Amino acid sequence: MFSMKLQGGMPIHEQLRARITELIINGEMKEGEKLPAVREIAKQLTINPNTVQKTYAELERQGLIYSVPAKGSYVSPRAKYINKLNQQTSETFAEAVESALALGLSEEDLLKIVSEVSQKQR
Amino acid sequence: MFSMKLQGGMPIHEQLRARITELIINGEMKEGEKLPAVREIAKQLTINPNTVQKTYAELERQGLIYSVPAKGSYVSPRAKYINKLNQQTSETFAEAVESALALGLSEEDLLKIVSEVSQKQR
DNA sequence: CATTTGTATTAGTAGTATTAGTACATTATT
DNA sequence: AATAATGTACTAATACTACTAATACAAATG
Repeated sequence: MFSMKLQGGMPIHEQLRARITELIINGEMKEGEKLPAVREIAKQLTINPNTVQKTYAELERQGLIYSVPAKGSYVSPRAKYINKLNQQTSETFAEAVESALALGLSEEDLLKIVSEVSQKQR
Repeated sequence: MFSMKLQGGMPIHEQLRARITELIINGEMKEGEKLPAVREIAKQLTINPNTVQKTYAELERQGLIYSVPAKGSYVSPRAKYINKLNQQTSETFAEAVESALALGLSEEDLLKIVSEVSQKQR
């Protein structure tokens, strides 16, 4: 299922997240379907369960999956819809970044603003 | 001139940048006026010349000052104008960040997008 | 020619993200 | 009731990156 070769240069939990997202979007994993257990994937990829857990937590925060303790993790009913919304939001935000760069702000400036605004929201 | 007490929690080069920007905006440093030498400030604040250099480099990138090797660094003729533009751009960008967060993207997502788009521009 | 200027290169340090090891709590199964 | 399987939380080790410093270089001025 999760046949994938881990590469360097990108965190493992992120590679795994990209892979699972891909499976959901392509329809290879149906909505409502149960995902493999954390330890299952960890064993298969020879990585730590916590790394998989981090991936699941992020996917759940995104709304692509939901997890029930002692039961399992499942593909969210509206996974595709949410993913599409996220993609659109990402594209729009990327354009905002381009504009800001063109107007003279630096990458550091933008990173700082993102951090500050994010912190304020908590 | 640069009487300021360095505090923790914020990089030195950034504190210095904020201070100099303040001086320029408040009109305490006129446009065209010569800034103290890198080593001058370094000595006065008991920090490394390279840290001051980093501040100057950033201010020059912003367009607030310009440096001439073996001569000195000077306040840019349009410093105030540029600073105002940067502030406006920052505010607009901050709003874009708020929107993206509200639409479900995470701080990590946004930081990644900023990095990717910045890298693409080079 | 010596001094003053900005700049580049290298290295050490500290803070932070990533990953792993381990333990916990809850639910299903037998 | 007991065992196993699940997601989750906590701690520690490691890797990575930003910050700062030490030093050296290059050019202009007097």
